[in-house]
Amino acid sequence: MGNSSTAESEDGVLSADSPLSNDGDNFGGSSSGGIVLKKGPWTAAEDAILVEYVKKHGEGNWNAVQKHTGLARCGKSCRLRWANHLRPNLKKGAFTSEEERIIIELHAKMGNKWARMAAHLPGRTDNEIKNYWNTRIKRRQRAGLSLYPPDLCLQSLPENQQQLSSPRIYDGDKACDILQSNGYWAPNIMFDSLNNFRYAPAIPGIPGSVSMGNGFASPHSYGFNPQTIGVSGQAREPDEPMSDYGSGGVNEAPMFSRTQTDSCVNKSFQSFGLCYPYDTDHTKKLFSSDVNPDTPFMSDVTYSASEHFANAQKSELPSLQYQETGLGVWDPAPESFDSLVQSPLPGPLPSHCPSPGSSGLLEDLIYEAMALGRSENQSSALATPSNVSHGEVTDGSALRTCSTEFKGCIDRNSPSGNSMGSLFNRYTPTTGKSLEDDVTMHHVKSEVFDPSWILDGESKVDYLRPDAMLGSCWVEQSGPASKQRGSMAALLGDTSASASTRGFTSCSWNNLPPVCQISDIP
DNA sequence: AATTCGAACAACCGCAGAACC
DNA sequence: CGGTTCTGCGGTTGTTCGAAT
Repeated sequence: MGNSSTAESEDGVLSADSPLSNDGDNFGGSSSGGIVLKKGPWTAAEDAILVEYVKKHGEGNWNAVQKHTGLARCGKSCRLRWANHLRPNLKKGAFTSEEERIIIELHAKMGNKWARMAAHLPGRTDNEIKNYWNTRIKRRQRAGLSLYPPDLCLQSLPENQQQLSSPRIYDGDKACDILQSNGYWAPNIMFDSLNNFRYAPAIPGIPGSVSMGNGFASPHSYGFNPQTIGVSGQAREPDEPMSDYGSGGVNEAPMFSRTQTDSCVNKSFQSFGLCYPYDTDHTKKLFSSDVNPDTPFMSDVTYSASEHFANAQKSELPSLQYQETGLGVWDPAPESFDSLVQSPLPGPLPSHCPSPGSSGLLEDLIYEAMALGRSENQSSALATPSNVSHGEVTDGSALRTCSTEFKGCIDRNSPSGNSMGSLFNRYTPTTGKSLEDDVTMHHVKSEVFDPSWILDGESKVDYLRPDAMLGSCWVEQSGPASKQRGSMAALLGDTSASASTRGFTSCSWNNLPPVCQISDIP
């Protein structure tokens, strides 16, 4: 198995003298022994041939198309052409607002399961949906907006979920599998090391608590309580009209963004359990067994976190937990869905640290780091970890515990741990207190930052720590590299770190130093 | 008017599971 | 039961077009 390309190139070959093998519109194509398969755009003639073939023989056996018709296309190409353009009942044209709404909801639940999503959108193809989504992501990333409407986010954390006992979803190396199955970059160095490593304890009551050993792919990562990510005065797509979802109130506090930063950052997020919330296996489970695939829409089905965790060992929750939520709940205005999604731009950054836009958690860290780098002196005045309680800016949420524990586990030795700690601080549920109200958080972050981590121009980043890994990834794969290099440098301590990060031309963790055994870490 | 940029779309590629032999 | 082929999926890349500069 797994050799379809070869199979197709061999089966789908066409003799060079075929009347269709060269119509002057050959975009290259593959050739083997004088047999040329055409690539590139399909012509009307080719379409007609394919349509005729399907009429006669039905769908399937696509490799036979070339054999029977002489069409200079491989079976895979035929299938794609048919599925995306030629099959009947295909809807053409722009997505309707209803379709957009469905797509967003589906994506919130399924992730990048385009084919499954397409099954819920009659006449639409997975490719269409994928393209739509990808362009939407790009647009929103540029605008620094989150992908999902606040309602989705808020509903994703039903109140009772806050009270759920923390699902300790630890499945050993499954964490790695989950990530990889998501198609996300999963640093071997991390998972190899962390298979037996509970980096942070599960936080009771905090689904998605960053438990490094088991929560890497936890969809509960949205447990980074959306409500607490205050957003006001946030960036908004210029072309977006205000919508009900952007009109203020609670809707002004959507989830934190995981859209602003690039995929690498997202992947880094995932590495922390701040991941994309969906799990492919999860969706498989949901739709293969729990949900009638013919169900018009899966939001008819209630997925509670407790149910999920009762049924799944892995952290397999849809990204956004609906409870008693149907389509009607999120009923946007007819305008594009884009207009419904709030920017996650966290509250005002320190004046000395202008943020070009919302960036989401990690990017916030970057700006934070920038700020720190610029105000090291100021920070140092407060920089004794002992005078900082990671939880003190919170109001008793479980995440405070998390922060505290994280501090205990990480901050001692890791500057990145500091960042992680501040991360926790920043996104610790503050029960309604938006971040703009939490300017003190910046102080906290500053306080825990310890420039002494840079020693003789060499970063003391502890590569044992997943958070320490973040930097190299951001630096080269995130947007404006130069800026983020500097940011990363600041995050890691100073320009020496920046220099060190410049060496990274890829995100491969293989470039990192060997990992020590950390399985004995309690 | 020319250039640049982004959005939308089309198609290809590699991988993996299913089906078949 | 193992190998091969087929099919489907998701990611990525390339092209085109229109708007903005």
